Amino acid sequence: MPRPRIKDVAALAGVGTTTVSVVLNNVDGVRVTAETRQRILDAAQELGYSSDPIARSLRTRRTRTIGFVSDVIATTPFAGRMIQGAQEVAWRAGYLLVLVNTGGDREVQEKTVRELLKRQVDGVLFAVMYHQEIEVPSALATVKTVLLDARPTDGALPHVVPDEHEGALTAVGELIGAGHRRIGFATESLPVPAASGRLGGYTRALEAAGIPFEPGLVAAEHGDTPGGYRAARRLLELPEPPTAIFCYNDRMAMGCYRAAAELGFAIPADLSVVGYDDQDLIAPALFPALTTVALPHYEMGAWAARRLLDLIEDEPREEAPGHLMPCPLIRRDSVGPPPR
Amino acid sequence: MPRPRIKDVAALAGVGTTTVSVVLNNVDGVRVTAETRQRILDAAQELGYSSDPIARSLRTRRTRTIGFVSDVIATTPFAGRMIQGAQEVAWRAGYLLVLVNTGGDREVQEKTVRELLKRQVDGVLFAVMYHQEIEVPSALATVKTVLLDARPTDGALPHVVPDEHEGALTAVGELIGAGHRRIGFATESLPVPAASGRLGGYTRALEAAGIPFEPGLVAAEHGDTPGGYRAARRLLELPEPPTAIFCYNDRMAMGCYRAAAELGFAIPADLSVVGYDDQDLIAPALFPALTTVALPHYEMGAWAARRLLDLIEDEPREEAPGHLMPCPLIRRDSVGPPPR
DNA sequence: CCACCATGAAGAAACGATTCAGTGAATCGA
DNA sequence: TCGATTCACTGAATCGTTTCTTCATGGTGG
Repeated sequence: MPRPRIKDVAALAGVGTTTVSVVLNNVDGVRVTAETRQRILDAAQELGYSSDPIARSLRTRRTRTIGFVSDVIATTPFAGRMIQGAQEVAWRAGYLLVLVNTGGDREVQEKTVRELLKRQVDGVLFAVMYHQEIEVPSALATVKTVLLDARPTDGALPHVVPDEHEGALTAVGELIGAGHRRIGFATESLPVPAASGRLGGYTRALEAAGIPFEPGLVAAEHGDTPGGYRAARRLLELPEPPTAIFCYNDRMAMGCYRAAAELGFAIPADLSVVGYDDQDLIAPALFPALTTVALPHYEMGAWAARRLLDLIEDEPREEAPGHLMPCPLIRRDSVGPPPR
Repeated sequence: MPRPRIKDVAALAGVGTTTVSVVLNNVDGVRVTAETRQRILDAAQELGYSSDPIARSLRTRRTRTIGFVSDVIATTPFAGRMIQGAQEVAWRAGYLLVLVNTGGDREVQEKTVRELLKRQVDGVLFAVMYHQEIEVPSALATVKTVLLDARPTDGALPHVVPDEHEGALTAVGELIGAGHRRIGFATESLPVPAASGRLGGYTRALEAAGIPFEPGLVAAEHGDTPGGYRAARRLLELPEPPTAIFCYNDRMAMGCYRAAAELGFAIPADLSVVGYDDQDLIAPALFPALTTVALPHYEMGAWAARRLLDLIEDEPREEAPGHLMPCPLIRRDSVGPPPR
């Protein structure tokens, strides 16, 4: 038995296809008697009818599909959460998420977006895998777009990024709250928004607590495990080492743990550590488990999808284009009061 | 200027739409003079014409779209690589990948697949996030399907899983090659295919080297960092501890590192360690960097997509439904000769 | 010289919805 | 009572392709 068509429903209900369409789509401004409406509903139910999305798309020029374009999906475990957040919101609204990754190449990006446009996606989520400022592909000009984990260099596309400043502020606040006054910052040396944002939060937290900022307590290295190791060593070998280190990310914190172990600092007895990212492969697995700030990728993905759907369905919702997503502190066991 | 239609091309070339369609789709069995063909090609080029995928789909009942259904996309960084592999192959063949995740709920899975079928996907990639044996949703019966990282309990659907046995064999072979004779195995206690496969490889490797299997050298715990810690402790506190430990995965290896450090075993001087998975957040970040066996997620995703496309496009390719993907050894710094 | 056949191309019918432009019948105001 | 609305609904056009069927043309064998 092939799937029923709208005409089958119409025939069974004894009406024209127009009326079936009108009833099933709840077209407003068109009246149908309650009795007819019910007959159609019953017929559709009985046949298990639902309209063919392709035929519908051909007519309406809308596909209930959104494109998720990302630069590199691979190397970061974050990607999955962002995609999942977007996908779940889309699915619940009856939209499908089509996934494409471009490898970050500009040329490929343009081509990709054009291809998606040919496929008539209703909107595009343009994601990068860590917080950056980007030039958006020009092909995106003609389609509803929301940027994920990125802010546009020009124009004012809706976008969502993590609130690095606020996250760093609470991280350092946590250390200050535990009694620390000498707090190091092992940061990323690349000039990325996350680094400057977190540095801003760090200095702001110190300032709020009346602690003078000491440039010597900021150690910039590559934002990976060896970088964290080197940064932490530099800080801990200072004549007067910090009693706590705020690390740019969990990987640097992992390196920091090693430096601390080598130099005989026990965590958290001699040294408190806070990370950033809440990588679930690292933060809970370190010993002691790492207190860190979570990067809300799932929430950002969900927020972006919701925003895009609102755009597509012409919800008004006038507000600032950019949204800062709060980064919650995840308390574990790497923070304690300063020694002595 | 709206996008050109096929009739615009036909008009410009001075032919009927039929001929345009025939030429542009390279329909065989239909002859068109070289001159006419060229005129059409030129016209299409000039207008920048490409056919509307939706209208085409309505007619042909094919969408050049494949569904990627997964249980949990979130928690594992593996997911991304598998998806990426599949996506890139699909994209290169002109197919789009639509992503849905079901959270593993059977009910939701069935519904999801039915929804995808309504959307006329040409095929489905059904993926789980770690090697398992699964009962496939019945709705998949009517669509071309390839299983990813899973083997079906019944039926003989095409599927691809990592070659756990072979991977463990080479891992343990590496240790034996370095001179070790007393090799512990810190394994996962859950009865998953990966655990039994890797145990099989472990025993096979010993056997091949003429080393008697000692049940006491196999320590089963949860397959996470604390589990690895406990397993390694048990092994290292044996009256005659092993000189090398093969760990079920990188997380267990991470726990193993801690146990070794606590008990005064230096890696690799006193103890060699090999992991499994090659998680890029862990393996290269440990100190010393972990020698491990890579789980070829990208390759599995790509293989599955390729296989599915062949199925869709009716390539014959008769072969065994299941494919074992080799797991290459990644040499780093955690293996050395046994002490003394 | 005619019937026949291959050739090259075109007209029109799908595909399955949505929606425009009507169409009888009922209702209404005057 | 009559023209004008309103009501409830419908036939047919439309979206942009692919593909089935038809058709004119000209060459060929008998």
